[in-house]
Amino acid sequence: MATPCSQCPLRRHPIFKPMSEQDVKAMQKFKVGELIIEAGTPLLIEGSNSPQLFTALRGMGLRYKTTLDGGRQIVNFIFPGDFIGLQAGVMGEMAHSVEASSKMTLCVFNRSEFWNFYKTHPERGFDITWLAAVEEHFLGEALTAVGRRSALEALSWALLRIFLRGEQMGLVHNRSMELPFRQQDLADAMGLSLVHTNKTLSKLRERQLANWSDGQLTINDLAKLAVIAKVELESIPQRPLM
Amino acid sequence: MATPCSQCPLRRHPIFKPMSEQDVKAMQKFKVGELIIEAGTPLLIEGSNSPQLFTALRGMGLRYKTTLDGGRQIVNFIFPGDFIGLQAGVMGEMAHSVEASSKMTLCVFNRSEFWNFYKTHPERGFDITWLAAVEEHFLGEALTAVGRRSALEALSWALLRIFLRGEQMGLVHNRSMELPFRQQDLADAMGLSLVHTNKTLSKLRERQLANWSDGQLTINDLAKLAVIAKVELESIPQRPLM
DNA sequence: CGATGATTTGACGAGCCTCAAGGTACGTGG
DNA sequence: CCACGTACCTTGAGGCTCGTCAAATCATCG
Repeated sequence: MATPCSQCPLRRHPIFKPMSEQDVKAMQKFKVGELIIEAGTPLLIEGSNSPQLFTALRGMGLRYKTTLDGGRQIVNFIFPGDFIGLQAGVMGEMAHSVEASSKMTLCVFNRSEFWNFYKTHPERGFDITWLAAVEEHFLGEALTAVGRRSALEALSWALLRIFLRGEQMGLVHNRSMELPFRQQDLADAMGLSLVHTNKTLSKLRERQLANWSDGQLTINDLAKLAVIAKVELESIPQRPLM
Repeated sequence: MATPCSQCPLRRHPIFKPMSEQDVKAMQKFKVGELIIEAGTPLLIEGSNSPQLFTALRGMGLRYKTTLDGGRQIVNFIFPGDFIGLQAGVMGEMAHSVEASSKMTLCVFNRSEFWNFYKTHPERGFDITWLAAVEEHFLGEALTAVGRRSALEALSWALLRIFLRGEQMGLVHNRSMELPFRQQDLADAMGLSLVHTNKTLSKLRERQLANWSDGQLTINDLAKLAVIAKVELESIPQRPLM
């Protein structure tokens, strides 16, 4: 039932660094199975030490941290191809929680094999570091967006980011893609209140820039949105796939 | 003139994961020299592909990104022991710039040897991933601080963070430590204006919580400050030293 | 058909930004 | 030795963005 790595549907997307035959074989040995979870299911808990690591095969999810006063900060949105649990793999415990926003299929790896895998496949280990660096890159951008941009700019940035990643994963059809998130999620990602997020989203709708409603995100004018978001429309850099 | 890794003054600090004799030897072979730069000197530029990687030995610095409209987001403060240039090492180009805030001494490594080093010393490669995960951890917290906290809370968080790290590096004497940064730096770190940062810092001073003036940061009541910052006063997790 | 969760809209006030000006320390050159 | 420039810190006034509170609408579901 589980997809063999040689048939992995993710690998054909150009966002991922090509894998050698040996890489694929190594992953196949590392992979212990597949997991399917429903929308809303928690996958990893902040502070926990999961015995398993994952790669998202299908579906979307959220990484988030909870604050002492009950708040929630979305750290990132999870797309197919994202590696989940790296922090538990190296540091021994997660710094954020992970939860599914749609039905998800995940490749499962054993944490106990992680170091062994690293030692016998240093080139894959290098790729894991690369992935961590990509995440660091993204978080730096997110910090800039939250810290230095107005609500309109920040939300433009977020929608643009999501859309471009979706485009690269082949999830965009006719300028639209499915988004299983709630407005509250986006608000918690950009450090805005739900109310203000809602009003700002309608502003983007009025201006014919981006329309997110009924679980569908449609973007008409990428260029204009990029100007507001204050980003160059460069393609997202290639990354390894685990 | 250059310090041999076996004599490295950083290793005695308990914040760093102990290194095996072999680790030390590996680093010694990887290290190609030392670099001393004056305060204000740029070390790495965003988008560049530095031929060299560094570890901060002495002194402090800043990591920052610049936005299209001329703004600046401080991504992190650099302390002795921090590894610099990882993104260039794996991704080929830096996502942020690095600059010295005080006179700094740096260990220098050759980027061209990076992959080779990784392959022949997978346990050190693992530690590099660990470092990247630590950075990811920190950026997640920073995002939470900027996104979900008021100016008073955010600045308390930042000063606390800096102070705790300084404490672990033995830089704190009699509840005080040197801070070579400007108020503008802290403002750019937390996404606040200089003016409001200034006023909020005086509020912390009035309330006898933290006093940062004349390049000295003094914290009297860590516990109270932690309450305002909304963090647990747990020690910072151990990390590898490169 | 009541209950729950998500989205939407309005009113109001506070936190933070911007603009503006002044103060202090320090270095440089006449 | 003093005038001047520069860099950083400080303080005040006014206004806009955004958060909070409150309530209505709508869809889904048992």
